[in-house]
Amino acid sequence: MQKLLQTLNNYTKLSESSTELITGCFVHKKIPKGTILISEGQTARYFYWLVKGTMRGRIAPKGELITTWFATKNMFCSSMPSFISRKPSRESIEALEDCEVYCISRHDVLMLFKQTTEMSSIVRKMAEEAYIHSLNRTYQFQSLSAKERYDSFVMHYPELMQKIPLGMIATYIGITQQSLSRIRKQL
Amino acid sequence: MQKLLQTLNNYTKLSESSTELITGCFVHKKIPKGTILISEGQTARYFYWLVKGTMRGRIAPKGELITTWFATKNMFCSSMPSFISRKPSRESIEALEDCEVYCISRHDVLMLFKQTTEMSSIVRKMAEEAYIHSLNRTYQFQSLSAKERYDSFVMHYPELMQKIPLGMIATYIGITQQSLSRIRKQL
DNA sequence: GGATTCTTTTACCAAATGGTAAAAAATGGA
DNA sequence: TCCATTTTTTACCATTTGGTAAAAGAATCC
Repeated sequence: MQKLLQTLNNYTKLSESSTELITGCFVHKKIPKGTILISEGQTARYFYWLVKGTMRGRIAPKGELITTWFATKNMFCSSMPSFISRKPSRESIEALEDCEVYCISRHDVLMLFKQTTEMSSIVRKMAEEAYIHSLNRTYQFQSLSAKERYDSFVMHYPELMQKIPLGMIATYIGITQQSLSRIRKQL
Repeated sequence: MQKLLQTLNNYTKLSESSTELITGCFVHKKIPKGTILISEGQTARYFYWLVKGTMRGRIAPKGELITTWFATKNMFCSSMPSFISRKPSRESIEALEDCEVYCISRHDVLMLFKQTTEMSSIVRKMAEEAYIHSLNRTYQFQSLSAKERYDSFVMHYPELMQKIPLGMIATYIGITQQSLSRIRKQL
């Protein structure tokens, strides 16, 4: 919980009373490996903060599962567009390891919008971050080779290399598992 | 101006007084072909609504210009992350034809945030749209072939095919001009 | 019109990637 | 430990894409 508050404070400095209110809205949960927290078509009702473990967003347009993002320790995750706009989610969220999270419901987020001055600022900044991350990712596909995208991935998620099946990483950077295996061999 | 108001009303129904206030903040301008409205490194101070013409976002990471987006008639454009977060823009904005725009300054947008209830909702929805567009784009790079990305482009921007140099479209979908010429020949 | 410039096509070959399949390696459970 | 399952590597070949270059075509300016 300490780490979570620290992250929130990095977005916007929280007053003592807001800290108390916000803290009260996050619920601690254990999520077993393999759990689908949000399924495609469902509307995301919770926002998650990862204390421990790894999750991914995934989508299956042509039958095969494609990874849309990874979230690791000390990161927030959810189906952002669905959570924000209350639309059915295009992607699912899957726990890739046993996870521990703090989660908050949309209902409580809306409540905090009214009762604190900081919450809307925090959510706005998180949305901006997510948007910029998406722009960067698009830009990488436009201008980087598969090998360069892989290098960039290793740079950003070094710890995932040990934990996550190669195939999930391959679809994340837009290539097949075999190609990634080849790329990795070259070094 | 009628069309602009119509678009704004599609985001959020405007009251009569807000309509008047907002209308007063948009300035009509003619932009000659080739104009750089925002340069890389500069902070975006205006938001543009295209009455006529075409613009693009571009970036030159390795010397060569890459198109990051196109905007056509009846669309908004700016360097969104820069305009919203007041950070130096990573991309430039270029008029690809003689354009007519209505533009609004950040100063006026902030003023409208305070004086109307609708403006913040409009901007929030526009940001959501931009975010979802970026996610879709990333997703296309992950899962579609160059040919499929080209088909998708033609579907979304049919009128651009006649007006815009092929090379600009090629970098937008992440391939070289030669490859796109080849793809187009196959039909 | 004619020259200049920009744009598009084409050709050639090298490099990268995909698809199918099978073997090898690693993992997890009984 | 051994078996079953999952994951990774490897091989082979077809397809796609990139890079360089040159030719053809279109637009622009004087």
